Amino acid sequence: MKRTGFSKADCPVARGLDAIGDWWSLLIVRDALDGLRRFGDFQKNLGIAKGMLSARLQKLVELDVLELVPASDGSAYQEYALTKRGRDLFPVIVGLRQWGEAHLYARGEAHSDLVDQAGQPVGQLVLPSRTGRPLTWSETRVRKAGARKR
Amino acid sequence: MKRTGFSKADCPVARGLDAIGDWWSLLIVRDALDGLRRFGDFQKNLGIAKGMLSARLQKLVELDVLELVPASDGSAYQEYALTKRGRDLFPVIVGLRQWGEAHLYARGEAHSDLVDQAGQPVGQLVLPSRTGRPLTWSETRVRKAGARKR
DNA sequence: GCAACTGGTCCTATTATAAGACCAACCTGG
DNA sequence: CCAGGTTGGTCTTATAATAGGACCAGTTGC
Repeated sequence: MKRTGFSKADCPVARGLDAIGDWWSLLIVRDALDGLRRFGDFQKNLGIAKGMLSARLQKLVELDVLELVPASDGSAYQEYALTKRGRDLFPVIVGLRQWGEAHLYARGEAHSDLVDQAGQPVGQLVLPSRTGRPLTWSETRVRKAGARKR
Repeated sequence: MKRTGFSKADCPVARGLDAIGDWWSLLIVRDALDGLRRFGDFQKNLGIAKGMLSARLQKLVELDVLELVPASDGSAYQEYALTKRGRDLFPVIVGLRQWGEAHLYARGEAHSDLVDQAGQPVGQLVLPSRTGRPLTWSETRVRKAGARKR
């Protein structure tokens, strides 16, 4: 049967997953954020089947997460560049990275690290209230689409 | 062929997606963060096939994202409760939510909202440097697993 | 000019998902 | 205390997605 879709959902989480929640899209975006731009580079780095990659890249271009631009080396080929919409996925990737780091590695096991320009590891993602105070999960709730403030 | 796995990857993003990057897991966690705990509640709310849900819940329990606890209403049934590891997925869900809100809804289209205890919409996720200064994507880079500082 | 590289398309075997039939244990009203 | 509904699953079947590789046209390097 056809895979269930959420492109019309009231919940932005569901709609987001519908767009980029498949097996490969976020990994492609991760690689794009790391600077990869060419079809062959993605294919080599991910070990993905070329047909899959082709379909995913097309979908990401349709979604305006990536765009095709002339190759930066002057050749006749094209490159896949991140759009603003694609760059805006940065916090999602960082969130996944920090969760993975905290829970999916044995003590002392090596993994790649996100660092700033000085080479210093970055801090944890923070969700601020409107006034700037950091919020935890238990201090928030989801207000349904049509609901009135209370 | 068997779906490609990343459970041994050096990159925490890949390992994270391997764990909870399938079609349903993050939606189940989203619902759990919203307070859902019973099999039937997840099934009704997501419209997921029961077999899928059963398999996903089992996997999430194995991963220690959810745990089975006695039902809070005193019945002989059990409930699925979030563990710390599950609650730590909150920033990932929020990241997805904010990306979806910003890019996947037409102007004026209704969606659910994340608010604080006063009912105020929350702010955007912030990635601070070690010193507390907010960092953007272009101010960071990924240092590969074995690489020496530079 | 030609071999290798790039960026794909297409085909096949296998795996995952959706949908619903089925079932056992529990709970509820009379 | 037991009949019928609720809960929480399992199993089966069809359709869709994925992995892997053969194949191919245009581009590039030599």
